[in-house]
Amino acid sequence: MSEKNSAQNPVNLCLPDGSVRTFDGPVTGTTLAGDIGPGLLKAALCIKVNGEAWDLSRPIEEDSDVAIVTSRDKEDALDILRHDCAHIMAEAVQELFPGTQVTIGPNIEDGFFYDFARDKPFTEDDLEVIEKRMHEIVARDEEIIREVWDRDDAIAYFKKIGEIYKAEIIADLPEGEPITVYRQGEWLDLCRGPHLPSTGKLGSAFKLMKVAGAYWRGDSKNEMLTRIYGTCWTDKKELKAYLHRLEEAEKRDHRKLGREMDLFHLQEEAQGSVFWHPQGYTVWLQLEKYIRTRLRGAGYDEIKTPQLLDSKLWEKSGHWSKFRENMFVVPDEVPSTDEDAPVLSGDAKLMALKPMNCPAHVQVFRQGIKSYRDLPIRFAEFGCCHRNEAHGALHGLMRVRQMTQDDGHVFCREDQVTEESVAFCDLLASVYEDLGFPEFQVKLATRPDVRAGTDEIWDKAEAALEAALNARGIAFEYAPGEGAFYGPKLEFHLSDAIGRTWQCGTLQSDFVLPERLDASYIAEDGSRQRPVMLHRAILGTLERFIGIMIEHFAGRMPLWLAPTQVVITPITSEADDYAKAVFEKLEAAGLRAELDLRNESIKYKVRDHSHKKVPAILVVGGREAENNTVSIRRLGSNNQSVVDLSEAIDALVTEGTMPDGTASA
RNA sequence: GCCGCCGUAGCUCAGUGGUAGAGCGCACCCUUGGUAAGGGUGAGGCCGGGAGUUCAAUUCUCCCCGGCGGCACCA
Repeated sequence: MSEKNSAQNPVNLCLPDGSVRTFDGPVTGTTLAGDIGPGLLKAALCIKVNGEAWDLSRPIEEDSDVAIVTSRDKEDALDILRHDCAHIMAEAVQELFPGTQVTIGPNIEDGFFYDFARDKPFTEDDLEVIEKRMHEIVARDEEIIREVWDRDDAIAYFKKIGEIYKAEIIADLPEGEPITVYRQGEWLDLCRGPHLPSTGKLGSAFKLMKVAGAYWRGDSKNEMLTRIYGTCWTDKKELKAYLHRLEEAEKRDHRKLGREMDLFHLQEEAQGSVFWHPQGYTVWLQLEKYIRTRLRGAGYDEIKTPQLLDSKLWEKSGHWSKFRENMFVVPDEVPSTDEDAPVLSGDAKLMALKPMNCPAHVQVFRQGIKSYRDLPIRFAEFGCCHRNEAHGALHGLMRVRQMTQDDGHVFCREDQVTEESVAFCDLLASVYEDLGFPEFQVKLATRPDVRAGTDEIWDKAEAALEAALNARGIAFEYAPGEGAFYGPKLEFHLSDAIGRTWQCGTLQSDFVLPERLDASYIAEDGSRQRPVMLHRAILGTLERFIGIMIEHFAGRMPLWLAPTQVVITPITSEADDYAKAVFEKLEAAGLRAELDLRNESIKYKVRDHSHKKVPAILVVGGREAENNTVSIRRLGSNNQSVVDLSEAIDALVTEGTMPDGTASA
């Protein structure tokens, strides 16, 4: 691209409808829009030039495919609006709080944030003031002007005005990258752009959402900045819809539903460990039973290994050096009962609660001599692990310190890795489908900087996982450097009610641990070989997965998982005997039924059980007793239907049957 | 762990420098009501913990602990 293009050279711009407009020389998006029509000029936000978003004020000097972006082009419009909104927020902040430095302010899903450096962090109260000033800046309709600066001048300038973070960002920009600065009114900021032609175009469909701390460059060793999150839309209606969506999502919060449905609780004496109540543990047991069945079907043998293991084993496995800060360490000694003496001497042998099951599984593998004919060996364990998670990380069922994994380890030959990985991906997809999650995201986490094993081994391990994904046509993205120290991993992510994603399933190929813990098998030629170890989990942990399911279903579990599947209740006490008889039949049919003989109105009882998310309510009165029928009302419906009792039971039993994995075949 | 906000009855939340209130829930009584709240009465609180200021602290200050929202970490 030449800046020196002569003005005489005509420029041909090809519009999305295929028509071409010719101009005598360089032309801006504004001119083009005005040329097409005043309505478009008014609506124009920016212009796409050969697929790249440009400012309307930037001259286009060469023949190009162009498209004027208006609020109708949702994605492009939101991109530019949100980014402008971040700039306007930064301008407001610096007007109101002089001395505050700007750092970075990218778009994120549904909005944007901007990180500021300031001695005193912002509070929620500041947001109102900042937001008010932002509306004023929009009303001022300041022209936004793009300038290309010399790199050294830019660094010097930002240093001079005390913006040391900006100066640092510029210094880190790759050589040759043009340094662009945008002015709006008195204010300016380093920015790649593009931006709206003026602040007035932003409109008023934005809102500042929350403040938070965030580390500079995302590194906890760096200073903490203060971050302001905002949301921004093309119009007020969209903003309102978004806020409504957030409210609806909050209603699904598993912590709230967990309390309302009496599923579990947490308390400070056991931070991060769950007290499962009868209703919640029923869900747990059902889920566990289902997974157990699926694992058996996939050739796994279930085992159970110790909680407390000698630190010597963790030293060998590498956990002691790489994972110890997350482990609960327990001294192996009789505590002193002397009131004046310290409880522990401090020099006892150390044990640790297992944070992972893998080293224990290797111990089981190591018993006896294994032949290549034995492989693959697939061990499964509902392994209860403890991890000393940071206090700030704990979050309901989603981040806990005591977790039960649907863990498993496949010991196989190198030539079996891809095959076993494919089988696992199939199993996982089928399980997710059965559980109501046909969609999930996959990441391939590759070698981290600090790792064990040679590059050749890592090449092999990463290629094996990728081959499995490709074999099944599973879309994925790379997560460079995020693999475990012993091997790369596939991460399977699900989303919760408010859009946060959580890693559930995982598949990790490991060439290191078998070596460290000396696992071997006898190969066909009689030589001793190392097996490859595949670490895998489908649900990840039962705790997190149940949390996600609660939110996914908004508490309305499928019948086979629902803690109470059906409630039977009489209209008046005259029907108590019939209700009891129905209840007994339901129980005999294997349904999790509850009998509600409370002296309350039927309205009250229906409401109560609906709140508790009971999937089916059977109401009986004189008419039903006489005809041997029930009036059945399903959760979420305001209607009810009267059916024969036996028919109702059959239907519930059928629907309440655990999936067997054939549904998604 | 870091930054900010918050902590009053089982739950949701009012409130005050002079040791507390509502609704729901719970208990009892009345009510026997055909599908999302029938009525009455009553019991429930070391106002998160500790220190300080004060004649007096649930209220003001400080320190802990915990919760929430992020960050970092992560299944």
